[in-house]
Amino acid sequence: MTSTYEFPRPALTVDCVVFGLDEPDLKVLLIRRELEPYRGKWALPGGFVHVDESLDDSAKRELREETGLEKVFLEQLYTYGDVDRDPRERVVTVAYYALVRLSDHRVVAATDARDAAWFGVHDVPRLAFDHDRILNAAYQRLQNKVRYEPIGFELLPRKFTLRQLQRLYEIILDRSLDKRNFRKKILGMDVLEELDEVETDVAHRAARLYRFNQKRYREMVKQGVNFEI
Amino acid sequence: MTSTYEFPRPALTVDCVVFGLDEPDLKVLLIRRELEPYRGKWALPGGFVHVDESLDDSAKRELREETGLEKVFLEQLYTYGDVDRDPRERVVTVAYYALVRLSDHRVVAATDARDAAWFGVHDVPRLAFDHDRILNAAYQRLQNKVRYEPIGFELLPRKFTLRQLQRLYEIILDRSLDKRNFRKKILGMDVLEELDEVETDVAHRAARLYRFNQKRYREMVKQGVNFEI
DNA sequence: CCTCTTAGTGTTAAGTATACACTAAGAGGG
DNA sequence: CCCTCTTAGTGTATACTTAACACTAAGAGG
Repeated sequence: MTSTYEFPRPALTVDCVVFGLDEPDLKVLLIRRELEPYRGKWALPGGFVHVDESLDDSAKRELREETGLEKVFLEQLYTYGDVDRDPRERVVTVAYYALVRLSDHRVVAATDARDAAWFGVHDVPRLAFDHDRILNAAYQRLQNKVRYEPIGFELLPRKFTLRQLQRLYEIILDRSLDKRNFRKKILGMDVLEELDEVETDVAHRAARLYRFNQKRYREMVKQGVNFEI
Repeated sequence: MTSTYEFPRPALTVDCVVFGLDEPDLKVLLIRRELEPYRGKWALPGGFVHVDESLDDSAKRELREETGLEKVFLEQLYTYGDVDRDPRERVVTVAYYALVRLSDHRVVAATDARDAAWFGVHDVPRLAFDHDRILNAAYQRLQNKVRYEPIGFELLPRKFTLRQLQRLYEIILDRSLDKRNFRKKILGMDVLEELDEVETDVAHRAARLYRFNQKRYREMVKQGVNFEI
């Protein structure tokens, strides 16, 4: 029975690509490494999987420890296991990506005495390990996913205007959308709750605020409604 | 430096969901377990990741060792890491799915003195560990993927009729398709090469044979052609 | 009250998806 | 050889979806 377990084991880590919307940019949270290898380089937040926690829990814990973030949208991306992706020894990493409301979670800067910073997604320096590759994959996944699942809301304040929502899609997809068509489509999905409030502190006509209705969304999904943008 | 590596490590395995088309059924290859736990139960082929091979290589090796299959379509699916998914100890598994041409790879039966068998995808017994869950996820992924990427060809003989191709889609998607619309669409994608051959040994008018043109496909992809069915 | 900025709103045309039925070819049996 | 059986192969009309497009309304600020 134990004979099946004689192999030397790869180390197992999780790494998180954390996206935040800081108009007019989509940003990614990076941590500066304090140890070799790649000391001083920027890298994705992450760390070792403990033997008594699930992968999802590891990712949540690392996110909390390294960035102070909690209760954010988090989804597994892909597992990277090339033999020499870490120069020290064999390390397999399960990559996640997270979406955070910068409006809620006030800028996470240097939690835990660590150097952390947000970078524009098109403006990221060369990262440690194979983290560039992971980041690119996460960005592509986000672009794909946002087109047929309404996860974009996770990046906006809970109450938002249609303009904000459209901007969000434009930023993520990196192309402009037609205002009237966008509104028609998104309202037609029937998952936005129109509030009796308008935005404040704007120097022009104030736009109506909306809220994403999660429950309604789940009903719509059951009915097979299409959420493609 | 080594202090970061003090954790007890989860064991790391790969498991493969191997699909084959055996008209009129989509089948999955399973292995009967010879050891505890779940001795005698059916399970996905798989095994431990060696410290000197990539995850993809592990999956390929396991496939070869356990089923004799080589050079098949293989793609990573998801990584499963619940704490108690294996009753012995902590095991994290990277799941893959594979598509094989049963026409090429003659039935794999009991390679390596192991009991292996193909099961209809809707007719699979309760599996060992969390393998039911993995199998379901793989099936869903296949259904999704086949709708916008022409991976179905990996399950057919290299030369096939349009009818075979349509049947394949019908089997995977579990719904019937309109013959004329299907032909229009699939030929319109311009990735099928019409051969000067027809099928043989049929008791009715013989259909023309086609071949998937990989190179042409890659060109079409660059041009942003849509492969949705 | 004038200016500036963004909110909010419908219609038309083009393109795409769907529904649908008959003739052609070839095999096989009498 | 001819009749039957089975599947191959083909086009059109309609419904639906997407894309393009511009003006009036509201409110803030000077």
